[in-house]
Amino acid sequence: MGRYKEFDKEAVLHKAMLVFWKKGYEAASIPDLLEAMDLSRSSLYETFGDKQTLYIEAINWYKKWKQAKRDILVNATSAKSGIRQYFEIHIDSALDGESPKGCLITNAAVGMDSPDEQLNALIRERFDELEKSFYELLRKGQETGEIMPEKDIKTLSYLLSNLNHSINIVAKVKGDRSKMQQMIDMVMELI
Amino acid sequence: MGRYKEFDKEAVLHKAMLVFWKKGYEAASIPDLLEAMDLSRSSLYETFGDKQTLYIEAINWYKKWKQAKRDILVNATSAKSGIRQYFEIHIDSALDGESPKGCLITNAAVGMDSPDEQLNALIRERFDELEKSFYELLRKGQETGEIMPEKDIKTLSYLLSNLNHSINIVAKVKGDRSKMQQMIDMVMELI
DNA sequence: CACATTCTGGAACGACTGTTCCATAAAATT
DNA sequence: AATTTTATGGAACAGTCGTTCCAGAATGTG
Repeated sequence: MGRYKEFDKEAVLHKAMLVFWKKGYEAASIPDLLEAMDLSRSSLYETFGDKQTLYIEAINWYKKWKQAKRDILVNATSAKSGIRQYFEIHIDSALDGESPKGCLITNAAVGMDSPDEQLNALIRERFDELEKSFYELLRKGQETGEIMPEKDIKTLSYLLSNLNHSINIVAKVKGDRSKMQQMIDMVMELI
Repeated sequence: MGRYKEFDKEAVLHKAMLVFWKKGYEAASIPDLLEAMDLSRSSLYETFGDKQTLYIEAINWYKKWKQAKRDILVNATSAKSGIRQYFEIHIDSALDGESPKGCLITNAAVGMDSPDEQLNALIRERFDELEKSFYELLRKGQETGEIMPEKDIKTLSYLLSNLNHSINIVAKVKGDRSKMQQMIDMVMELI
């Protein structure tokens, strides 16, 4: 047997993800990625194939990485407090100065011209998952009597997922935490 | 005197705008632009300077071009019906198959890495204008008694502008008109 | 018609794009 | 230690990027 890989694949994938996140697909050049990943050209191509494949893998990694945030919705006992908590963390991370602003998947959605089918599916899937998470939590809320049965929770979950998207956008140009929070407060009145 | 320009500057600018809109700044190459504008390299550089400047001009042109839609908000007599009409048209144009999907300025906002100051200002300005238009209409509604005085119209206008943004996003990956409309209906309950 | 001015097409530029290839270094097995 | 397998670094690739430049065609004025 020959030698093993000297780098941790997930670690370098994480660094690649950060570059894509910050710069976008087109603007993230191979030299940019190589420098961040601290890899040689050959190792990158040997390990990940090509730029497009690396991008897909980076997005999948991002999904896994952000899964924790969605788990709040899945595991919450109260619908209202779960949603509140979700948005609190979401707003925090959207305005956090350390990570790139916004959301990698939202960026990917907006940035795609005539999209690769795989990428398109990935984005749609993610959007649907979020909406579904909201829906499931609201449905449980209706079952336990926390939420009135006549509420249109299907539209509500759509509204909430849309607010999630828009927070990702406005965070990129001007982040005003209190405005975002007040907006969530207002929407909570509908639940 | 020598000969005059043979092309209509605004007409070719419009075509350039469509290319930027569809492909995004990075992916829109000079050959792409030239073909759409039906211009020679020299004419483009002589008339518009460089790609970045052309992009800025294209965005400004887009603003002018889309002004008509915002005028609905400015000229509406009833706040509620004005907002409804605005979103009706907005949803229509977001899902319209002829124009590129989404919004050029939203795309620009999401696509920018370390943005040119001029571009950043342009985007912020546009976001603020929209929010302000909603606010003004809501304020008039409060004056005329159409909207209850205790309503927090500042947050409301922020919420509405955010929905505008998110519609631009979701339209790029999957457009469901009825879901969007129902969402607006739901938010109208808050007004 | 001659002159002045401006636009146009195309060649050329260096820099950068993503990708491939290979000789060499490194590690694991026998 | 010899051998086999694999990763590595760097050179090189063709293609495209945005941009510049210039000779010549086209249109205006006198």
